[in-house]
Amino acid sequence: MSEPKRWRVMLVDDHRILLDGIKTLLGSEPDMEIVAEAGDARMAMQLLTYVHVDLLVSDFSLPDTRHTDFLNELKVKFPNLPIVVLSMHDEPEIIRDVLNSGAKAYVMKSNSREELVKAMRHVMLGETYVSPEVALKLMQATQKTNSSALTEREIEIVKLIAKEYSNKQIADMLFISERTVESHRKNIFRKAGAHSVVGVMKYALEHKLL
Amino acid sequence: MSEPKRWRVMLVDDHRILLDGIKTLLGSEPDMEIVAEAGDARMAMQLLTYVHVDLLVSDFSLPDTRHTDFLNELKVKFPNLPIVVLSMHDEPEIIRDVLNSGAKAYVMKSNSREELVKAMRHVMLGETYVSPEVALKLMQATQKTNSSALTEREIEIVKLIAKEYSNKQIADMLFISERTVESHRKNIFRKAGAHSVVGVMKYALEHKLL
DNA sequence: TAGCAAATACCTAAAACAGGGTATTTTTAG
DNA sequence: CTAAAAATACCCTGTTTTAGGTATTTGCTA
Repeated sequence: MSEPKRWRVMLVDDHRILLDGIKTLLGSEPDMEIVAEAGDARMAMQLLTYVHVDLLVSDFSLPDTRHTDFLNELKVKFPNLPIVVLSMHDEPEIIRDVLNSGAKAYVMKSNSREELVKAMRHVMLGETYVSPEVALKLMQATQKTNSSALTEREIEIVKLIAKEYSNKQIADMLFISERTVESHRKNIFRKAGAHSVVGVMKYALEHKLL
Repeated sequence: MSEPKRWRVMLVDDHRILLDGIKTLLGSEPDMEIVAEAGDARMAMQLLTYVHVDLLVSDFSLPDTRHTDFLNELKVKFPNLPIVVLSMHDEPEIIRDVLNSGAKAYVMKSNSREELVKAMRHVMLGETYVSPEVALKLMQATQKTNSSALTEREIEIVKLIAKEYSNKQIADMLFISERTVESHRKNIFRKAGAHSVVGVMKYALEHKLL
C-alpha cells in the first residue's frame, strides 16, 4: 500500500498538558505527524534550524516573548513556514495583530479539535483560516468605528498623565505652555466623557492607549 | 479477571481542545474513566445532579463564574466531591484562594500529564496535592510580607476613588465626614508611595484591590 | 486657495486635592 | 484589662485641577 503524505508538524505551547493533549489528539489523524515540540519561543527557533517542519502550530502567549515578536522573527527566518495560532483570546485587536504578523490561521482553544485540524489542512493548502467564532468577532469589530477619537498629541498627553506628571511637568517636557496642556486635557476629558483623571485612565485602558 | 476499580471523573474546561486532549490523555490510565464533561460551571452543576462522579477536574477560569464562586457552590452542594483545579496562573494569591475554597489539588497547565495524574491519584486517596512548581510559588510568597498594608476601610475608599467619586461623594456614601475621607486618602497616598490618584490606581492594580 | 482640524495659548473662578499637623473614639489582639 | 491599630474628625495652607470661555497659528486637503 502507498505511504500517505504526512505533514511534519511542530507544536509550541508552554502548557505541557495542552501540548500532550494535542499531540495525542493529532495522533489519530493520518496526514499529520508531530515531529517537534517546544515550550517557548527560544526552543522553537532552535529546533526549527535543524528539524524540517511543514507546519507550525503555536500557542498565542509564550512565556519568553511577545506574540508578535515571535511571529515576526519566524517570518524573517522561515518565511515559507505556515503557522496556525492557537489562542484563548477573542479580542479583535489581538486576532488582527496575529494575522497581520504572518500567521495563516487563528483558532481558539475553546474551539473543537475538528476546527484545529480543519485549520491545519486549510493552511497546508496555502489558504488562510479562522474559525467561525473568530470570523464573527472580526466582523463585529469592523462595525463599531473604533479607535479613540483622540488626536496624536492628546494621546501623547494621556500617556504622560498616566505617568503621574502634572500639567506643569508635561508642559515642560513637551516644550509647550501649561495653558496648552490644560486645553488638551480639557479636550481629552470631553472626548473621554471623564470627570477626573481616573476616568481618563479607564478610557485609556479601554482604548489601549497605554 | 477482576475488574479494576475505575474512578469516575468529570472534566470541566471551556477550552474544548484542552478538554479533548485531557480526555484522550486519561484514556490510557487504567483507573480513570471520564464520565462527564462540561464547558462551564452551570453545565457542570447540572450534570453533577444526575451523574455520579468520584472526582472533578476543573479549569481555574470558567466563562460564567468567578473561580471561587464555583468552588464554594460545589462545597455546599457536593461537600464530599474532591476537586483538582487545573490552572495557568501561578500567582500565590490565586493558588491560596483556590485551596482555601475547597479544592484538594492545584496543578498548572504547564505541568506534565504525569503531574495531573499524580494529583488525581493523591486526591482519591484523600490527600491534598500541589505540583512542585506550585509548592515553590507558595513558599516564595510566604517569604515576603505581602498583602498591601492598606486597611479594610482604606481599600474600600480606594475602590470608590477608582469609581471616580470625589471626597465629598465618598464621605456622603460612607456616612463619614469629608475630613475623615481626606485622612484616609492621605494615609493611602503615604502607604502607596503615590503623589496623585494615578499612582494610587497603579498601586491598587498591582495589589489587585480593584 | 478656502476651509477645517489640530495644536497652540490665554483668561477666570470655583472646586478639589495634597500635605502638614493633632486628637478622640472604637476595635482588635495579647 | 491594656496597648496598639484603625477609624473617625478637624485645622490650615498652598497647589492643582476642572470647567467655562476665546483666539491665533499651522498644516493638510478638497
